[in-house]
Amino acid sequence: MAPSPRPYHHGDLPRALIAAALELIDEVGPAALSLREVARRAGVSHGAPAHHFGDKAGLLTAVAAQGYELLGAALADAFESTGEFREVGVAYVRFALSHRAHFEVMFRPELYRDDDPAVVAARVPSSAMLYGPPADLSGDAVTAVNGAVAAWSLVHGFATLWLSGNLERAVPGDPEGAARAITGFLSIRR
Amino acid sequence: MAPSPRPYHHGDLPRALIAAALELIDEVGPAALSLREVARRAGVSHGAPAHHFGDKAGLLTAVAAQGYELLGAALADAFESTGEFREVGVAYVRFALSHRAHFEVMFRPELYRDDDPAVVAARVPSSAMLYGPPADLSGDAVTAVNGAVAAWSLVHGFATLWLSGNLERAVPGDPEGAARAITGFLSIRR
DNA sequence: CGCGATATCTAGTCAGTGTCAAGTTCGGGT
DNA sequence: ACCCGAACTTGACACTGACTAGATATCGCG
Repeated sequence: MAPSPRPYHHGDLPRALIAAALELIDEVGPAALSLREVARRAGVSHGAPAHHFGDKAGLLTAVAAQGYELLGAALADAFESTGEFREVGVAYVRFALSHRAHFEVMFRPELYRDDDPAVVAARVPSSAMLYGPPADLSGDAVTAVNGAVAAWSLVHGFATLWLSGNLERAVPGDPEGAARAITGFLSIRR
Repeated sequence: MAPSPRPYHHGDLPRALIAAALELIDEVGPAALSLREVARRAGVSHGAPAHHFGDKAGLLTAVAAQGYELLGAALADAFESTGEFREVGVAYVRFALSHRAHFEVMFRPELYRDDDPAVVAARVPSSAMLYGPPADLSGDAVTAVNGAVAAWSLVHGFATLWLSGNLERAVPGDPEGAARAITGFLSIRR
């Protein structure tokens, strides 16, 4: 699994390019990402990224797919280790804040190809974690899906508001604790 | 009110530029907005926008400020005409969907100058509508602010998830009704 | 061991963009 | 009537994403 020091021609470039892209997105946001700057940081020529990803949207598509995989794993881990749906929501917020670059790309579908097979497949596990548990808590199907959407909306809104700097005044201190407190206002069961 | 065919030198350009920008953002998103295309649509030279707004961030700053004004008015109107905090949340979603361009700019602070005096001032009324009513419903201050953050997160998350195309499968039909249903899962009072 | 095929990457080019500096045109106040 | 300044134009520069042709290194295969 450990890649050799220089597995190929110059190294395994796709991974290096994604890493550089994530770093750059953390600095300037996903919209201002520059393929040429990514190439520069990876130490390759400006045309190299196009070979692996086709175009800018292709690179961001890879980032989004990776993000969905990581999110699905994080949510599943939270549910399995605590057994509480509430902690899935907290894990969602934790993921958004700790993987900001992934998260911001994932929810800007105009920046990548959200119908790419890799993305569609990577989305499945996280979807299951968001919609599955409420179905066990609630009786009828419509309440379950509405409850799931409410819970998703709550944590997604909290995460995006935090990332856009809108909550720092109202919620000082650590965001994870605040997120856990916020989820207390939801009444899914019933 | 109706402006003459060519009221001034060329018309009242700032307004025309903002209108063209909103139209373009609706088509390609706020990140892919091009100042030159905006100028083209307004029928002026490519350098004209810079004269009025300084740079691209300046134009988006004006859009954001206008957006906060409209949002504040919409929320206040909803509260005054119904007396229910819940309808403020529904109005928030309605604003996001009907003023998509404004909304998307407002919550991407990296695209404009969010510390601009005009923006800061325009934010006041909407902030009051988001934080005010819960303070009347709840006893202590910390519960009030947490409840406000929860309510804001819920409707903000719903709106952004809808705009990014993540709810069309789970919530078919009209989003406003769905938003009203979603707010039913919140228990602010108590 | 060698050689061709192919993936990988480089380098050059083109249209389009944001921003800046310098011009040009027009309006209103004195 | 004049002229100062605001509104806009024009041209330039560096940068970007995308495309192309070409160079180079790695691997398959004898």
